[in-house]
Amino acid sequence: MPELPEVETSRAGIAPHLEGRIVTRLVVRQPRLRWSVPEQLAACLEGKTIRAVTRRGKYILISVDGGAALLHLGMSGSVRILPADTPAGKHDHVDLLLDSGSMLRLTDPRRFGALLWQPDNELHSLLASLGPEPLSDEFDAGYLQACCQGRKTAIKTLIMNSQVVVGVGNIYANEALFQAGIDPRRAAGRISAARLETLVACIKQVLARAIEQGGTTLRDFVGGDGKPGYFKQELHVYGRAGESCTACGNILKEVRLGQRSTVYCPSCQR
DNA sequence: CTAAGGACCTGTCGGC
DNA sequence: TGCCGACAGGTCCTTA
Repeated sequence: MPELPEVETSRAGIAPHLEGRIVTRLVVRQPRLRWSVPEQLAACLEGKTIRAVTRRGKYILISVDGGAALLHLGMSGSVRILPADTPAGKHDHVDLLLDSGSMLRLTDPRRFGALLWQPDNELHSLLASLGPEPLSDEFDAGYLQACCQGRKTAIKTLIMNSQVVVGVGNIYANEALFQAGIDPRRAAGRISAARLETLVACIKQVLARAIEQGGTTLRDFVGGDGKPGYFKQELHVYGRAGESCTACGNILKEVRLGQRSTVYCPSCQR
């Protein structure tokens, strides 16, 4: 479900319900996620006031005095704010109960998500080698050009690499490359500076627009406030293989890059 | 160092 | 209707 816009939508949806609240209890009913939920997490959170709910890449950080809970939604994770007495379903892993009488419930059928602990003054190893935020000034044409220098990797694979830039997943990589008119298979090191500058602008624009729209609704994605995302209506290539290009009318082609479905227009993207 | 592939999971969908 | 394989928003880890 989540790429950066979906994570940001989730973060924004849950933050008002969490910030300033006290964690009364952490119920871990199914600790097995990508990594097991640490046993000491409850002790780290219970009785603490939630100071902030922020985001780094696709991680949501729930900060309290002493550290932060790191939440990653993986492929199929989602969070909802519910009354504390809502019965749990099969894939409901963790409930974070609050003094408001509500709770934050983490659901993740495929279990690729994670819930970990990062003490103050320690950068968790998962966050240590992340590239810049795509919407920050640090992510600019010069930076991307330096990353592409001498690289033979397909440009799509490169922009999906979180060490290069965080938050660009399969949907928005496809969309940004379409907007930029670049063939996703093209070797990163063989793209002109001018075209990389366009690509940076397109990545920012696509992500910003998707956040505005509340993310892309795929299957059952809903933000923390329960409202669906509306970006799906604006997808030009993702999920449209075999259909006609919205710009030129030619048939969109599909290939696999790094085992990920890649859709592009053979005439608009070179 | 780079690049490519496997691995981790469950649910859903299309084809037979 | 039922079974089986392919595929799905991510990303770490191993291998070459």
